Amino acid sequence: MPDAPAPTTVPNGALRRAILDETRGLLVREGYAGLSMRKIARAVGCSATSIYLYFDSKDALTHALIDEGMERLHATLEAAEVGASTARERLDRLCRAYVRFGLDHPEYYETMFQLHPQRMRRYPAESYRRARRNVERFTAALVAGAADGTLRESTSADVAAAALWTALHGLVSLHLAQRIDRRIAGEAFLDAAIAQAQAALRA
Amino acid sequence: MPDAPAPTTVPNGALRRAILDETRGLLVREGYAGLSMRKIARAVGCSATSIYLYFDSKDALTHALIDEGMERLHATLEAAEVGASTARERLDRLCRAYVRFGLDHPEYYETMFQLHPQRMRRYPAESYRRARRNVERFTAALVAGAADGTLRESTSADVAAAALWTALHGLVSLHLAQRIDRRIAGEAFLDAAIAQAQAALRA
Amino acid sequence: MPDAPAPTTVPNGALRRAILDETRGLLVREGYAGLSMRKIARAVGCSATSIYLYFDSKDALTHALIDEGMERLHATLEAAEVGASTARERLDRLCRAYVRFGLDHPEYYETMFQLHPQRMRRYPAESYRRARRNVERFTAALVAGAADGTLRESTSADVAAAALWTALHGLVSLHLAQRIDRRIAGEAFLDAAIAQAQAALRA
Amino acid sequence: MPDAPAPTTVPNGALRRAILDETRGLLVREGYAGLSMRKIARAVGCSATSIYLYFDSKDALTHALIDEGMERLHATLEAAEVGASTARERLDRLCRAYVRFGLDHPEYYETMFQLHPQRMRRYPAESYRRARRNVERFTAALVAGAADGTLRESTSADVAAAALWTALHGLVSLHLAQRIDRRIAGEAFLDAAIAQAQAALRA
DNA sequence: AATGAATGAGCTTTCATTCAT
DNA sequence: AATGAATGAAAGCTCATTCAT
Repeated sequence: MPDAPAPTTVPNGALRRAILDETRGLLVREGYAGLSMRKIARAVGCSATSIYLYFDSKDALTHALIDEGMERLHATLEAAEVGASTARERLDRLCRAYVRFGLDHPEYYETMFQLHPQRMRRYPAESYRRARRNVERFTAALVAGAADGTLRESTSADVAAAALWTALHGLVSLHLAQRIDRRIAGEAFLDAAIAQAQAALRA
Repeated sequence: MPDAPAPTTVPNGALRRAILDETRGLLVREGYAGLSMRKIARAVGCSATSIYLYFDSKDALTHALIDEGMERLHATLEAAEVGASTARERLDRLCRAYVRFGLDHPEYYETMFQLHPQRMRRYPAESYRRARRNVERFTAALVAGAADGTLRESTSADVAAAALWTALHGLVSLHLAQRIDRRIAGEAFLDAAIAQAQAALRA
Repeated sequence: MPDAPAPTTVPNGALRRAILDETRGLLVREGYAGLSMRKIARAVGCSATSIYLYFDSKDALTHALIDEGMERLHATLEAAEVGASTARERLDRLCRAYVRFGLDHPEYYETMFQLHPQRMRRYPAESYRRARRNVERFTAALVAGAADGTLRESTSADVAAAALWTALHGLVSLHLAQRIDRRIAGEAFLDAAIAQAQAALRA
Repeated sequence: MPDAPAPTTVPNGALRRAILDETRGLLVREGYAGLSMRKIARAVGCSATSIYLYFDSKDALTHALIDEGMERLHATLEAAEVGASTARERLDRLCRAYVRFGLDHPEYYETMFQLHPQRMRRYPAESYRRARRNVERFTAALVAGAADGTLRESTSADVAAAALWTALHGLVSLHLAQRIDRRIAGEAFLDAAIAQAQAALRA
């Protein structure tokens, strides 16, 4: 069951969709710790047992959510790049889109990047590896920037991209946790922080 | 009764200390979600009831830990600044010390910065406010840097310091969650990321 | 798993019935203070968790019991009135039936009338209001007695009925608590006390 | 220890008094079920352990309270009788004083008459027997009434007195539990009920 | 495709009580 | 005369999960 060859064989009704959606809703309202199968079932309007028809366990459901989030983030980043005239602009758009995604989808974001793979047994780290696809978009922009001269050439584009990503993640993460001083938190701060994170990379 | 001679081993407030220490241990091993009073008691070797002699509740225990962590981080940052000849060097030392602290004390770090104040009712946001004291050290270094010319003058030192902090936090946080690609994670990466975070601020 | 074939013995809502019945048993044996979900479960032969399938909380279970008791008392009083030729006889039968019910069903009676509504939060006073339906039967008999001349007309039938009820309750209550001197307690005493309580109302 | 020959040997400081008083206060505020040694200690301002210096157990404390209540009720009834010109008036005063005591001292009253001796193990029924002294005052009034002609002669003064007592107890008890319809509860109702309880006994 | 019934393990917390000092 | 430290037992309740239907 866990490693069914094709996800299309799994019953794929509207209920599965509803479960995922309501779970996201619960996540944003009560956090991961407050998540329970019963609550999800109540929110969806089905029995707790029914959830197990679509997801093998609570962890599996969480992972489905993470996968979906990674997919959506990927799509968001892809769309953001469209129409950029320089690599530098491309990078800027990526950064903004990333932060925007995190703030707009806390339900996805927190599960996607806060959970420790080591504490989510039962499932391989495979899902987490997908995250890299997103970082790779940053890497690609850096490489392009070295080519078109709008970004500084780094020793390692991989490293620079990963470093940039950690900075953006910190920004999103502390914002979501409401740990930024209320007197400075806001759009202006986000802009400044995003710019500051990229500064090192600009030509 | 079972382990009769024990009380002599634990003279007085030593149990409180032991509880805090074992809780930190459990936190790093199983995370906040996996924390339970019973587990703590088992680890400490006392009854679950005894914990309540020293802490009013699980939340109170957690907060004691957060407070302690904030205190230690503060001391660490304070010590790190000593002996810096320029503000720029001072900032660099602060950054390195911050990241080092997070990586060295995951048990403190995660509780300190991962928990959402809104989900930890029962206790006021007061504890969280202490976190600012730490950010203020960064602010002070930036101000000093504008004075001695080793750091670029920013529109707002508060904003720049907070932005720098988010970047460092992201670095620590993703490292602890083991979400950095294993092929690049390591000391070199940390150095690069820390440098990149500060780049915008250097004169 | 332990007592596998059990489910067949308990077809459907029979467990709910069993819980109510065993709870009544426990109540009479150990009193309300000694009541616990685990004890009930042990008595019923199910898990403590299962009780929550049928009752939202301990209070809810208690209230279901109170409601049921009120219902039964009502039916008992209704049946007792049948065949009385005068209102006076009707009143006498009501009194005797009330006391008999209390003594025969201590498990219901104590929960029904001993608990303070103010200390049973979580549930509205609605259940308690049902108790009045029972007092109203006494009122009705008094009104009928004023009409057929077998009972003295009172300034307020409501007040007289309520006063009579308190007297009967005291009798039941002290009997159940075994606080009546053993040398006089018994059927004869009950008869005398019931008669004495009604004396003021007889024409 | 439990059967110490003379209670005067027991340490008898102000603390003992304070414990009894605070316990009464707690009883009236939170009821018997809400009573705990810790709460008492907190209210008194001493350690929970200290209570055990004066009372062997929670039950013993409760019993001390019951004894004290019985004593006070006795004194109240004794004082009430003074100055009555007829036995009938004497009886009336007793009744009113009894009800008044119950309503004025719910903390005593409920523990005194609501607890079942069978559920308060560890201590003999001896304390409860003292209650009879109070009923005997009613008996004495009835006997006197038969002599002075102001009260009807009953077959058994003991029985009549006990029956009267149960009626008064029911009145107090339901009043304290706030089970009397709010529309009729009040002084007028108390008067009516007290009169109704005595009616059978008046010449 | 979906559910109701059921459970064992676990949770935080409170309790009365004991013991050494 | 009084206390701090400690505990086993138990409380009400929630959890993820299974199984038969």
